[in-house]
Amino acid sequence: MLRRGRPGYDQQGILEVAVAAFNEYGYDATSMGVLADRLGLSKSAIYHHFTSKDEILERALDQALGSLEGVLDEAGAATGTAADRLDHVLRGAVRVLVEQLPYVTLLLRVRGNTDVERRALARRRAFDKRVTALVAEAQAEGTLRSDIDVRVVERLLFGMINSIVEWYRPGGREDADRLADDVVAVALDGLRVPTS
Amino acid sequence: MLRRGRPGYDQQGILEVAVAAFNEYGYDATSMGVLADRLGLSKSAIYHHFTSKDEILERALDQALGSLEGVLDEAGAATGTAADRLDHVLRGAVRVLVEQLPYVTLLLRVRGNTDVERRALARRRAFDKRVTALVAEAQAEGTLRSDIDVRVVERLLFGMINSIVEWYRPGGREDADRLADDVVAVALDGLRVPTS
DNA sequence: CCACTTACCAACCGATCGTTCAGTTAGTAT
DNA sequence: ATACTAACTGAACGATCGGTTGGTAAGTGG
Repeated sequence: MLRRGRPGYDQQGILEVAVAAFNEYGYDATSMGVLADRLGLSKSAIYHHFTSKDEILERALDQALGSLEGVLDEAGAATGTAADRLDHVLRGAVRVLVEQLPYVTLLLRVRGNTDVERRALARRRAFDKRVTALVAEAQAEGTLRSDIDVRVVERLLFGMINSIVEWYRPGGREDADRLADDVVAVALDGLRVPTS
Repeated sequence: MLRRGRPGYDQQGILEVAVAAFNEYGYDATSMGVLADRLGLSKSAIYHHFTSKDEILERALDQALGSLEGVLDEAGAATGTAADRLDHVLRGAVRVLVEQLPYVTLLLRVRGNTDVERRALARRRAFDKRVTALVAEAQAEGTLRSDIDVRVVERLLFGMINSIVEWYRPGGREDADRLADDVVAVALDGLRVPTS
């Protein structure tokens, strides 16, 4: 598939640079001017690819949310015991978070100022709700302790998982699989050494 | 202690309103104009109490960091086994987070754009380092499992704790003590029901 | 009453913001 | 060549940003 016309950036190319800049300075603090500098373009060139700064954010958030929702739609999230399915979702979330690190990082910093941000937050809440239902199933099944509210459990679980964006950097000593193992180990078995 | 001069806001009063606005819109997206509106003041009146927008942020971050560091300086963080001291620090962090919710929320969203933000991040890293040392002690003592890197353990623990600012609201069904119990329960014993 | 202290306002400043517009450049297809 | 497509530029726009200046309002203490 050969590209026609003058070579240069396409939407995805600009998106990657923009998301990196948004994560570095924050969305609001990233001006179209410095974004243009990092792209090696003029400000107005960006508007050939996107109609507004807001639209860049929208595309980025859509990519992150689509990947997360994809985990819940995988076969492993629909077969087996509730414990098995929850295990799959937790590991899948860690995997997506590592693979799409900049996009998910951006998603997790959205506060809900604009319509785009509010829509993204609503989609994220829907995702959390589906996970919470899975936690409830695992409690009913008897594999997860029932003395903690399901919503608190889900939030602590994803608090732990989401915090990975704050420090994980590709190429570090921990790869994604090892990280997922650690998260599941802490979440399910805890840190304490049994004192038989 | 009677206040002299014309009654009105003092620094702390403005700080509380400012921090709430910063958390609602984000620091950069909160203009001095809308901040003045929420205070019922003119923009310039704010500059009677603070020399710059940056200084408001600095005071707020200082309050959050001071409270967190205070936990590590309490007696309970220096006496007993490493496990006991870690338990005290985890519960203390949850307590501070709930008591100083807006201030800690603001701290956790700082990205390091300005000098003020970078200094706050450095202080936060120093705090985390002291907690990591405590985790290492507990591992050496044999009370915490040693198959996960101490830094990963510390980050997952505080990932879970810090995420509380995203959803905890005072007056909800969970009070601070119950929340601390839940966090420690998940962290130490895990969610799994033993399948003897 | 007057001095003092603290709190506040209206008007304005230069800089920067996101965005627009009319044209230009660099490639492919026939 | 010519037509077409896509990528890009430079200058300018109204709006808004954080911050300044000079003066005023509203209390307390003597």
